Amino acid sequence: MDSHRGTDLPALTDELVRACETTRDLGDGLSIAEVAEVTGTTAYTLRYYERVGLVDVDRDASGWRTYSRAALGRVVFITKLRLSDMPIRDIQQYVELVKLGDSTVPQRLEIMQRHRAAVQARLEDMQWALAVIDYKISTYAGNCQP
Amino acid sequence: MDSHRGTDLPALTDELVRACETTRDLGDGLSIAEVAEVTGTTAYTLRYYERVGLVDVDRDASGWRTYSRAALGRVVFITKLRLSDMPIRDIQQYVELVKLGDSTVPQRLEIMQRHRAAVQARLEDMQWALAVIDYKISTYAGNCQP
DNA sequence: GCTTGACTTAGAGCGCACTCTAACCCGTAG
DNA sequence: CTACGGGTTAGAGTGCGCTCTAAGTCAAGC
Repeated sequence: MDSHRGTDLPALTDELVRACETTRDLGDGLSIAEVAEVTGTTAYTLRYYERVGLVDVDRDASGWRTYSRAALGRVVFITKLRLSDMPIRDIQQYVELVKLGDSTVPQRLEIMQRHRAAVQARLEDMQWALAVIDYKISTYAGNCQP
Repeated sequence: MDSHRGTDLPALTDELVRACETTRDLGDGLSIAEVAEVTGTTAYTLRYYERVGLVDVDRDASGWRTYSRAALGRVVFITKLRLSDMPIRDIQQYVELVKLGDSTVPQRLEIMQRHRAAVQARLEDMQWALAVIDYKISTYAGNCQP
């Protein structure tokens, strides 16, 4: 995680691909601990995501989770959506649509566009807040009452 | 609220001042409903902020809250901090320092600078997430599996 | 053979920031 | 006079997203 700080934005494809191919060859899938490591989450959270239907994960012979390349990609994607505060509920909805096949592409697109707008609005709010904070930091160096 | 969307950033002083002088003359203070209206919060939330010590509010003869100019300014400030996800705990800490007088200016400054860094980091995360969302929207228009 | 440690499950608990309820009070309009 | 609309309080409840617990399973190392 966090390793991409300050990088240019459009290298995204690379990032996803790298995330999907990291950690050796992952021939027979990754363990939950490895996925937690790679994605910067915890095993608890990964189990939770699976429980609420955000990702399907296979089991090996003795019942342990093995994350396929696709599952890992999904988790990476989910973490990005969560990073932008997309509600679990909406991600669930999106994932359901994916399961229903290509005919749901328009709905998925709409969900993403709606979320994109929400993120943009949030970014603007935060920039405004940042201005207030900077104002507070500069003027009187935090000395004025409000 | 929201009325400032898309404005240039440095008009901030104006905004605070306007927020403090809006709604008639406010000679003898605003009611809780008026403050809720002006700040885009609810009366519930305002009472909560007072309860947890973020703002002191006077009462009139019959026990009703009357928000002074200073109290309103404080509320506006708090809402900006909350908008940037500053934890209530940290705001409490800041407010305590304000109560302790000018000698605490360095600590307050430090709190604000720490928060500023957090906001910046958050902004970067969100911009990254936005890139992922845009990637998803553009490539296959939401059609690819992950 | 036994211990260790990473996993499994179902389900409970937590922290945060509100958000609401219940019972009461007060001032004005009809 | 009484109903109403807006306040007041203490305290309980809600929604979200994890986060942890308890009890059990499995594979490898000593």
